[in-house]
Amino acid sequence: MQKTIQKRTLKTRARLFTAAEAVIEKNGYEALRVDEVVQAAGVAKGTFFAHFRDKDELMEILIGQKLVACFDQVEKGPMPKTALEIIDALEPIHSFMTSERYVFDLIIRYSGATAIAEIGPIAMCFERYVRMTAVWLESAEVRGDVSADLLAEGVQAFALQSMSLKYCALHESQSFRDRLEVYLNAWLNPIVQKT
Amino acid sequence: MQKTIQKRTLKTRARLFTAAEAVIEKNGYEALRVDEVVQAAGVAKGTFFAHFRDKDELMEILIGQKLVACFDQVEKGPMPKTALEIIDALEPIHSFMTSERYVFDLIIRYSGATAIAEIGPIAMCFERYVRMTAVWLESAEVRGDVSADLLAEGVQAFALQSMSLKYCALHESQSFRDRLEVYLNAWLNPIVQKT
DNA sequence: ATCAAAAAATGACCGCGGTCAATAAAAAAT
DNA sequence: ATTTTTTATTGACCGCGGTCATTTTTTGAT
Repeated sequence: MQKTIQKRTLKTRARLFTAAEAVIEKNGYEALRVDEVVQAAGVAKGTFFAHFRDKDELMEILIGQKLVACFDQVEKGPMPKTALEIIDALEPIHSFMTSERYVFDLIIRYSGATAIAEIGPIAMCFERYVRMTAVWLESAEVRGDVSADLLAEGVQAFALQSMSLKYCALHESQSFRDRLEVYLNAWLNPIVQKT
Repeated sequence: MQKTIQKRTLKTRARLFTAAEAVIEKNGYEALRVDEVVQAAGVAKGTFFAHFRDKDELMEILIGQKLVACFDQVEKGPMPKTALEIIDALEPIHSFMTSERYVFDLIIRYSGATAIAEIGPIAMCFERYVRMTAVWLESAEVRGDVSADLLAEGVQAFALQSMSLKYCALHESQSFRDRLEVYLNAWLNPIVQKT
């Protein structure tokens, strides 16, 4: 069973990516139309779907790339030690995730791997989010009664909750940052009187 | 500015609902097609969109109805006192929310009110989730350093996180219930040594 | 009862994502 | 160099959600 990939294929694929990025640059993610991309790339519509399962797959790749860049940037910075520092450290990631409603929805939808075989780029970022945060929490000034991994998953849960509420008119009085700060203080530094 | 609603309107609307429910009963939510509904209801396609902004609006209403029924059932039961009892009490709600991938995605997408003016049925359920849980937590055996409202929002965040992971192949080893139990124990009953 | 105005229903039509049998181009076999 | 086989590309076509000018029905005024 051979499967030689022609170099023509790579060229076509590259042109599709370039075209898609240009289209997004102009009008954002939501407004992207497959027809516009293939026209800009100078290929037929069918070719698009020979390279990507569906429009979402292209989107997942492109958004995943940007997300990875955000993570790289965040990991270059210094290790945060407190809840507030963690929030600030994660800011570039959260900022991109909520840059467009369409982007946020797509990220949520693809945050889980459908099959173990194929973990998509966004699902990988969600894994990375927890791993990275867990490392921070390992040596941060936080509660020690539960594992850093568990704490990290909680941080993710609260960050997602805060981002969701950002799109909710009922809660727009409080800013994303303030809300997440309240959550994380309560999650990472509970003050409990022993009974 | 008058706007008399004819009783014909209500009849048509009712027929659309009945037809939609029948269609869903047969093949589930995801497979519903507007064409199938209007045919079953014996009306033209345009009529559908005179009654509902789009297909999602109908779905939101139907799924919202079911959700409300779940809440009513849950509120009939006894007040849970512990993390575990809370998980069990909420089970009917979580169960319906994850009954179909399509249903879960739609619920997430409409969990926030787009505009304050029109709070959709699902957004109302999300409010109700927190209100109800907060009342429970008011008199439950849980930490007292933060408000019951905040604790309730956390419960919601962790429940959503657990549900999301249910659809993630990378985390399917742990069951929804076990995962949520770990989260809620850490959230509601932290054990911290005073420094 | 008659007629004008408001409300509701209609269905041909459009946009856009996605398919697939036919065709072209490249690689391998001769 | 020629044929065969594999791989890529094409574009007409389809499904389905959603629109809108036109028609039908209802209502309220005379």
